[in-house]
Amino acid sequence: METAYFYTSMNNTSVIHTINRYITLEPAEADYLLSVFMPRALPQGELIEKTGDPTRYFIYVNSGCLMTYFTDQTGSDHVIQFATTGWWTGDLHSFTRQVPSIYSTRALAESHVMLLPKVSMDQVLEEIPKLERFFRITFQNSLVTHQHRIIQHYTATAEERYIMFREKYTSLEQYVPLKYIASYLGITPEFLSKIRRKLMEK
Amino acid sequence: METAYFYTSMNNTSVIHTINRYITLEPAEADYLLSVFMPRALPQGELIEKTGDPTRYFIYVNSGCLMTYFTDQTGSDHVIQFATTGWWTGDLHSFTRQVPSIYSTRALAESHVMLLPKVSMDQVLEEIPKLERFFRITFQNSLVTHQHRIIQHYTATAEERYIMFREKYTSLEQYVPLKYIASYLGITPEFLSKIRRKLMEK
DNA sequence: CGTCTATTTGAATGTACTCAAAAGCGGTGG
DNA sequence: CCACCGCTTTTGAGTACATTCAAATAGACG
Repeated sequence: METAYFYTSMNNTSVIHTINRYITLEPAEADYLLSVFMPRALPQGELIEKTGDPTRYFIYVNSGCLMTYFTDQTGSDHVIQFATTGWWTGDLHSFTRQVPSIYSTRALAESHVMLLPKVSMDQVLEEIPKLERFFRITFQNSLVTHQHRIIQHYTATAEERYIMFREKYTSLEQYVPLKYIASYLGITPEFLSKIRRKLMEK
Repeated sequence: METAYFYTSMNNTSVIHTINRYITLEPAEADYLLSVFMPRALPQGELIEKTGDPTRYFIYVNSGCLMTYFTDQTGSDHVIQFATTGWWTGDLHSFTRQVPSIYSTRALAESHVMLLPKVSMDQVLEEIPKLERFFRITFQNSLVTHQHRIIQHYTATAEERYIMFREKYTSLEQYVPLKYIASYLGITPEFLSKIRRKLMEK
């Protein structure tokens, strides 16, 4: 494909734009950063991090869609995060402490990602201290989102949560099988199906 | 009270010890930091931040116990966090953007806190950039905790969540009325009561 | 001692789950 | 091009977990 090269080269700098929304990187710093990220194309369905192994990468999504999920004792999956263009994902606890991960991460569609290995993360934070600020703000925002999600679970029924999900993540319903959306919402696929029918009938 | 002075002066440095667990403050930096924090004693029941008002402070708890909670349309409260010695609390979203808060924060017991006003927060992050690292790590840890809590909601029944809560926050059950523990667990006080009876009978 | 709030109890109800089976859908091979 | 396979989604019946509402009991505080 002719467009592939353009596409990829454009997207590799996307992470720099994302970072520059909160801090200002010098060109040399941006180049250095790009040199430590590992760009990678993931085919649909690829498992990039696996439960039980220490998390190798902090992952930035250039394009496509990934999900990070937890598998319980009964073998069922529970999605904790979808990540599309401009999002970071991974098991932070496993990544920072290098202990076995409780999450897996998988590409739901063909995706382009930038991988930041643990040693590189430590290194870039040493060499470009203002990145601490970027990640501080990023984690702070994510924390707010997580708190909202906990509150939604308290205060809203599954139907209400589904409606809000659709409004917030409009594009996701195309990529993502319904069973994973159910999982993200904390309900069974059967029940989501019943909710959808009920909403259709209106 | 004779003990008050000793008590307060000892505890005011607690925040410095907490920060020094992740970074190393110079004595001058520690002094400067302490000069911008506002120490304050809160009587039991005091409401320090209120829904609807922009959050004024990022709060560090020296001693005692606070809770941050959300009040829904029907008027019932939902606890999103308890904070005891060594914890930070507040509505991060409201604090950083200075928009009306959706949370309130209240002292559940007589407490000593260190308040960091928004302008001071911005200022100390400018003047002591390595604090960015401290907050980055703090928010990162908090994020991991929040993710675990979401997963627990997915995978565990109310009874299991209550048992885990008791194990994790052993001391809290003394301070905190059961109805707030129920709220934190995302269940009604009536149902918590039934769970407790069932556990007693074993 | 009385008042106010927190906790407990019970009955009826609702939300969401489990299990089993059918229907839909996309890809693959004959 | 059709038949088959595997996986996702839908449907339905029965069930379990948790809620609501109302009322009784227990505890804290002035």
